[in-house]
Amino acid sequence: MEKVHARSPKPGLNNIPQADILARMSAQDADYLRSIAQIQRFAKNDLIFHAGALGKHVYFLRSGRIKIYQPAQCGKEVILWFCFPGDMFGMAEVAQGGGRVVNAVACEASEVLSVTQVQFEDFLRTHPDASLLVMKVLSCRLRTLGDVIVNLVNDDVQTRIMKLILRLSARHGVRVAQDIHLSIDLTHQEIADMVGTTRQTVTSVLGQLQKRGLMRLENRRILIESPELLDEIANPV
Amino acid sequence: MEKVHARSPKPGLNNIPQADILARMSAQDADYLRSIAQIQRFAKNDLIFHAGALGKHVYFLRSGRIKIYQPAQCGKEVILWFCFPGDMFGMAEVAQGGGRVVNAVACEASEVLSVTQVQFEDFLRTHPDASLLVMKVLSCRLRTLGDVIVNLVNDDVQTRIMKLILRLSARHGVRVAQDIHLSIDLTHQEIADMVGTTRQTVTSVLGQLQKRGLMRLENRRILIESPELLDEIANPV
DNA sequence: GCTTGTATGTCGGCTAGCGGACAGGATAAG
DNA sequence: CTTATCCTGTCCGCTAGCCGACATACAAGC
Repeated sequence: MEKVHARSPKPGLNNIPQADILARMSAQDADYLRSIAQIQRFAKNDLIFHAGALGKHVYFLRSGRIKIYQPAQCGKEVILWFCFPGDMFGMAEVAQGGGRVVNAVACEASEVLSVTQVQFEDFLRTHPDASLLVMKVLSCRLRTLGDVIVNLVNDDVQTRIMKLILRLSARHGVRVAQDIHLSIDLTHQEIADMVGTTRQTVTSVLGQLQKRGLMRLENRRILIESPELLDEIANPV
Repeated sequence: MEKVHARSPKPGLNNIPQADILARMSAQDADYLRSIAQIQRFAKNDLIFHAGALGKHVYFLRSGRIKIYQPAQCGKEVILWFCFPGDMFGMAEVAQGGGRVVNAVACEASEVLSVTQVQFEDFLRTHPDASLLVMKVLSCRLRTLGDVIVNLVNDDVQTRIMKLILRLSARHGVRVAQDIHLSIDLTHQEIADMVGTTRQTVTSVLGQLQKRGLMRLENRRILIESPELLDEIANPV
């Protein structure tokens, strides 16, 4: 025993959905949280917070999609993750103090609950279950980032892109007949910013994958044609 | 206000020491934790846990040094971080369930406190302050990993290595006259595994840095000769 | 309609850095 | 001391993928 899996089984497909923290919380806790929160609405491309700001709020996404990215020198940016309805964000810097290090922008019109640091700490202090849940979410994110790092270090661009697509499909794929349709539209630039490569390379790699019959592209939507095969190629035994 | 720092100030030098969680905990909490923990001793190169194992314990390092790394295909490995006395490790997978994804080995003879998952959850549930502290630690690690990712994506090998050294020196540097001495000895292979490059490249880059008078190497110890200059080169305005 | 902006596709030269090979050093074990 | 093991230093050919350039496609605004 022990030797069950030398590696975590199938890092691509089986990554547990990291969040929807509100849904996983007990109804009372969630209600209370909602009662102390303020609703904020953002239009597409609105900045919710940016690196260097103070960071006195924790956010919960009700609807829309949020991009969390870290700016780097000379205009480049690295996308760390996307938030989807139910996800919490802006937590790390609040807990730790010392200002935001990342930017958060709305990818589409979004509705957000915001809670002040003080209120949230208070809430956590008095709601141990919620507290443990938050730790789980943070842990899960740690894991994901760990995977991303391993991915960046070990794999060539093609593999990185395949694994990214698999990761995304685990949470945001919708089965349509044989295919899995990703419910997100991403520009090539965004993909590049996630896997650490350039726009041009993404374009060409996606082209190749399409030629090999692994996926199809329909105006910024990715349709995976043979998920199993893709998984196999990206995560060889 | 807001525009104080467009980026987090000096990512290299000012990274707050992430842990010594036991020290930051209230004396009573720490005592209680110690009372429910078991002491374990490990010799150099002993495996504490490995990817694929179940992961029913959280650990606190009393003395020694622990390397946390994620194995990847074909024998390569990626070092995610080192743990030093006071640090907690093995937390993420316990919180989240689903088995270990990383390996932990002792870099030197080490003494470790281990607490079972159940006991630790219980402890957290009943000690809100400790609970918040754990969140802080997790948040801090998230931040660090985010930085590492940005680093990997943006910088060339030379810069990655310089930033690594600066990161390490923030926590484990000892001022000696003009110099800062790193109190860790690392093999070139380990450095390579941390910044995602090869052993040979590390050797040559360290050689260059040494020639430029930025640092000196004395059998596996890194001595930074002009920290300010190094910082300036690694983190240009 | 035209214009402007933003995204995708394609080509090619250039180089950082990978990876194989091998020769010292250093350290630990017998 | 000898042997085995591990680490460091160095050289070099090869290629993934970066980067600049430019063409096309689609959408929004006026």
